[in-house]
Amino acid sequence: MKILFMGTPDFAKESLENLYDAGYEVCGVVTTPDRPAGRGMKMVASPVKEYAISKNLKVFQPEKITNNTEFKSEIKKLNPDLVCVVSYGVILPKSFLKIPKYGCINVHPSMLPKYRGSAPIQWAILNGDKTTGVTIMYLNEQMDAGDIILQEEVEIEEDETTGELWNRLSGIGAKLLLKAVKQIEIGTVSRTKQPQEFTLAPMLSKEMSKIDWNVKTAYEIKNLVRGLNPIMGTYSFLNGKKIKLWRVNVLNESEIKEKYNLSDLQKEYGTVLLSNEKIGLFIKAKEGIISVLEIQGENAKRMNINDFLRGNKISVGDRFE
RNA sequence: CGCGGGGUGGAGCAGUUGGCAGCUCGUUGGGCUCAUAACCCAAAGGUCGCAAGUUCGAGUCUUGCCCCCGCAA
Repeated sequence: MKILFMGTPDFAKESLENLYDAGYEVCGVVTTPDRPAGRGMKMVASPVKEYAISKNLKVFQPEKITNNTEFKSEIKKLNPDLVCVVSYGVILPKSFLKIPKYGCINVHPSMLPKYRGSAPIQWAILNGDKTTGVTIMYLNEQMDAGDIILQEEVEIEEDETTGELWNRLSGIGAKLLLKAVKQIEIGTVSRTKQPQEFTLAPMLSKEMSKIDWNVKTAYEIKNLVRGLNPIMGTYSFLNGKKIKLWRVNVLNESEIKEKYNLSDLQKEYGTVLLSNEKIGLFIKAKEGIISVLEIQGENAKRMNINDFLRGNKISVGDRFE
């Protein structure tokens, strides 16, 4: 079984690694071109590319695939039996999908047809879902709409961040992919059409990372914070400075009131109710109180709230906006 | 040469016009309390990133180098 692998980030790397370790012949690895990134804007290779190179696998980095006959003929020469696509980041045209004998299969980190699109993990957390999953499916010309091969449901933990869930799902996805590949190999694979109704998980926009204290409830803020960790984080302005929140918890008012002997909690949303380097930072929010656990000041690194408050004074009554 | 911030006891920071190196926390020892987000007393712990220069004197000014971080993608 000759497999062509297509993918880019670390999520995909784990699948590739799994296939390689299982002894499948990986006849080529397709990944997006190197891009300038990081401090100094140096050219950086994708995690998949780095892995492929370390295993001496053949690497392709086409700028585009549609109307790229040169690339397609190269792939045809490789004559893969199966193409595995994991977070590649490029939509594949029909002309390409037809190349491999057994077709193209894909790992998608959601329970399709829920959350088609590029940010399913993020949206599962942003929406406060209790469960999500991984789907292995065949690719067709529409985005994430192909027939389902295997699915595995996964519980989301209460405080889990996108990054943490991402790591878990990449492992689960890699295992499930391997299982599907084996089924294809021995011919026991089954395919199920997706139900008509689906939901989308579109790319995240930068605007959503700003906390709107007047609109979002405490729980929604918590979901936002964990949903955007570690992709971009959430921020809010305090005394003109951009402060990022990386990890928060929600507490209810009566609990706080008694425990810390606070009298007046009728403050505007975003107001600091309590700031103490030993207990933490508590902010009034809609329908609850936000307790900040991990924070990042302007031009500074992330640190836990106690460390932050030691060097950066935040006073009761200050207001996030 | 993408833009910007910074390297000061274990942690997070301050350090004014160059003039004995500080704050909060932690650590160690002792005391106190029914209790706390505790409190009181004492102690340890620093070649102020590296190197050179200016100076009577440099954490602070000049030059070179190293390292870290944020934004942006």
